[in-house]
Amino acid sequence: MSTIETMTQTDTDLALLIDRFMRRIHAGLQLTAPGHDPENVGPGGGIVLLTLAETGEIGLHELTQRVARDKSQMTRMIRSLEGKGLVTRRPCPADGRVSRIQLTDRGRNAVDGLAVALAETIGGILSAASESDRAALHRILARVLG
Amino acid sequence: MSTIETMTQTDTDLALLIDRFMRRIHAGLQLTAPGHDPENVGPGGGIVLLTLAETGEIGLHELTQRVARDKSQMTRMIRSLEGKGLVTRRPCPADGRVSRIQLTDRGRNAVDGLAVALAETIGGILSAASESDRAALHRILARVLG
DNA sequence: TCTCGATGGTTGACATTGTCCACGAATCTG
DNA sequence: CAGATTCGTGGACAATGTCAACCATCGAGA
Repeated sequence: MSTIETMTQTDTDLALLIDRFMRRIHAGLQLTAPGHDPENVGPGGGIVLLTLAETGEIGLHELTQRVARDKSQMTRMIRSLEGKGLVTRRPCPADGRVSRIQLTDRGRNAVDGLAVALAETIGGILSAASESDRAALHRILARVLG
Repeated sequence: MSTIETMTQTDTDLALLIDRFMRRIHAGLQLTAPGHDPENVGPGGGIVLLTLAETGEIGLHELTQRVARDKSQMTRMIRSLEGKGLVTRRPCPADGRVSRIQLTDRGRNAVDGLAVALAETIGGILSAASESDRAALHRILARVLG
């Protein structure tokens, strides 16, 4: 088998592994999350809230870039989260087009629960990995996506 | 910040990174795949085909486990792929309940195209990673999910 | 200042995918 | 053989993804 074929095989493998990893997380959350997601934001909403917790106040457009979703979808998601009192939106003083999104106290509270559920789930999945492997995983992904 | 809080932060970060990675792949495929997916199987069908290429003939149930999807969904997916002549199904001689799925020549052909598209996309994303990082990524995920 | 192209955001319509539940057929256990 | 379990199918519905049209605003020139 040529080098190119080996690399192709490795890369497609990687795609399948990433997919499985994500689905494993997703499945794990379905078990642990109910007790940690009283606001019922679901996986999509959870990612948005967690991202907001990382970035602080941020424009809607930049947020959609961060989480790599369609802008129309983000509009509706934010509206839903706003309806639940988890985020606020206010017009940007510097640019009349953008609305800036921010977590409310209630939103920060929800994030805490979600983070715990996520950590439990991922911890379980990664239990077979050494501490240095976890660190490496995090480091590599952060660099690649940075 | 306590150790527990740091770990929680790291793990939730990891979840966001994995999610972004997958979406990056997905977005990349939307650009490169059209030329490599003449059968129009889409991402879902692609993963099924690639998995079949790895496993060879396999029962439908085991396949749903592998790709972590709902069995009803898999039923419909296989029916669709079968309609396109990419897979065949035949009753298992040893167990009357299971139907065994297998790639056709046409299916193997489609897999080749998909693998190239995937490799290109992932190669692009991982261009910032060293060769050893790629290997580490693959090794860690394979071990954790194995 | 006044266009004009580009950008941020919203909405509608539609396709794909995910989730749940019930069911029939075949198998396994005792 | 009777009951519990497993594999696959089907229906109904929720969530997400995708695409295109649209308005308001901004920025860069003429």
